[in-house]
Amino acid sequence: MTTEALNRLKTAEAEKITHLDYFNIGISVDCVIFGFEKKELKVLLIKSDLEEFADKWSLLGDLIDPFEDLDSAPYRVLKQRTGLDDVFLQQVGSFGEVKRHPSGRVITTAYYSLINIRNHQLKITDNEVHWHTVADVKDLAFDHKKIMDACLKRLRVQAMDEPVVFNLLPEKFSLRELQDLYQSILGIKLDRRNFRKKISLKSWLHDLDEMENNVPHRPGKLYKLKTGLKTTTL
Amino acid sequence: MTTEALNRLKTAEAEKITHLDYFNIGISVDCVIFGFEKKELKVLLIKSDLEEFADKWSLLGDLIDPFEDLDSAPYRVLKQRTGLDDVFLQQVGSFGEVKRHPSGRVITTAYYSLINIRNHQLKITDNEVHWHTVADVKDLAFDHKKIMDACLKRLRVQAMDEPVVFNLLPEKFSLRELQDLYQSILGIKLDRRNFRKKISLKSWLHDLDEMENNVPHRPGKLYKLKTGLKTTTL
DNA sequence: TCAAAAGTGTTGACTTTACACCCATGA
DNA sequence: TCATGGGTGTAAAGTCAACACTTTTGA
Repeated sequence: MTTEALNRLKTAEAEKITHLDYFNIGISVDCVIFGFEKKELKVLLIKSDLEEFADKWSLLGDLIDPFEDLDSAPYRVLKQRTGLDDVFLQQVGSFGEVKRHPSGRVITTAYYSLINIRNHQLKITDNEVHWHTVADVKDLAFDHKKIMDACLKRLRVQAMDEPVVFNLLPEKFSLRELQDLYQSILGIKLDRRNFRKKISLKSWLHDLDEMENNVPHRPGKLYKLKTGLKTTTL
Repeated sequence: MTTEALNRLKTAEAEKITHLDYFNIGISVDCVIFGFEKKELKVLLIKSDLEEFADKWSLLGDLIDPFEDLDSAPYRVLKQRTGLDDVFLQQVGSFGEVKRHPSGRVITTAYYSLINIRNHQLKITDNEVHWHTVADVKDLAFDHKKIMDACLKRLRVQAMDEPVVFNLLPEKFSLRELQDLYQSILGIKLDRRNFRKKISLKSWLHDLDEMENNVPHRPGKLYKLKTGLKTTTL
């Protein structure tokens, strides 16, 4: 912030009205929490019970606490909602149209997160919270659809050259599962041979010398992400 | 924002203390304004006269106005500082460590901007504002160095596949100027023949059938960006 | 024995990099 | 005539997309 802004800040402290104008703005974070199940990319949403958005779903978010770093707030939200810490979380952007929140001015910073649905499954106690198939989400409360789309776009870009998507999978996975995951993220079908070639070129995977079981067809080999490549935040 | 947050918001309105805790946070925008001159990438900085940052330079920024969209604020800042509107401006990220501002809690959203130094040259009246060579900037007030680095990184990525850098050049330019610009942004030398091939592959340029003059060597052809490709914001 | 998916290579198109010479201009 | 940069092409390496058959397993 510049000198002028600071002067204004001091002036604001003297003049109550101006002060309230400048500071009567809420700051929140919203989390776009992606999961992967049954070959579909999912997003965790909560029922909005704001009157203006009756029956609409919205992202998980909260006002930031006064003595909490901005980038720490989404970890708190995730911990409260899913019981997980040590998750992948990345800031995507801030949304601050004057009229975006019907109850007053709220500027929000959006984060996207990738979690393994099975790991946190038992920890969601709040039954207003549900997984939705990303491709089927048409409309959300506030500007949350726009925020979700921005996060999805970021995920697509990032998935192409950084080993982030493994946060969505169990520790051991087959190449088929990995390919299904990429297909659900990118929304396109991929050629199996080319996909395997490309993945093996990246040297992200460690061959476990184990096979799938409980599959109704020929089992594939299992892999895990090489140690040291797990990304929690970039 | 979720229901709980809203409830808290309403509670906050009733209880003054909590209200002040939650809302006594300043929100600012900071602009990383890049220019290009004498084969060097420049950034526009202002002298900080905060006691804590005596003799340090800082980014141009301001508190956002109460009834102004977040993404509009940097346009206002630029207009005030350089007299320019219709500039390229893009949000890069938000920075909100509790202690980032010595005078109180301020969360800032950073934008990067690309402007043609010659166009605005005469409009800077504030003589506390100066251009600095990006490569020579070692330290700035607040966390502004970190912010500048984040913006530079974004610029580097974006310059590679979108026609954004033309905002830094005069309307007519030679391929040498364009190559010098790319080199200053990326911080590497490029092969002339390969650079020209790559640029011509992008089909961004319109050959003006004019030549440079006032150069102490063989003049090169002049080009301009094809109409319709000028990017102000993405 | 059938259904389902595993596993595996090659070719052609395209992209990227490295590299060197002659030319036009102004000083 | 010299210094400076303008302008240009090719070959080798690498990357990307398209494409099909045999194998293994469980039901």
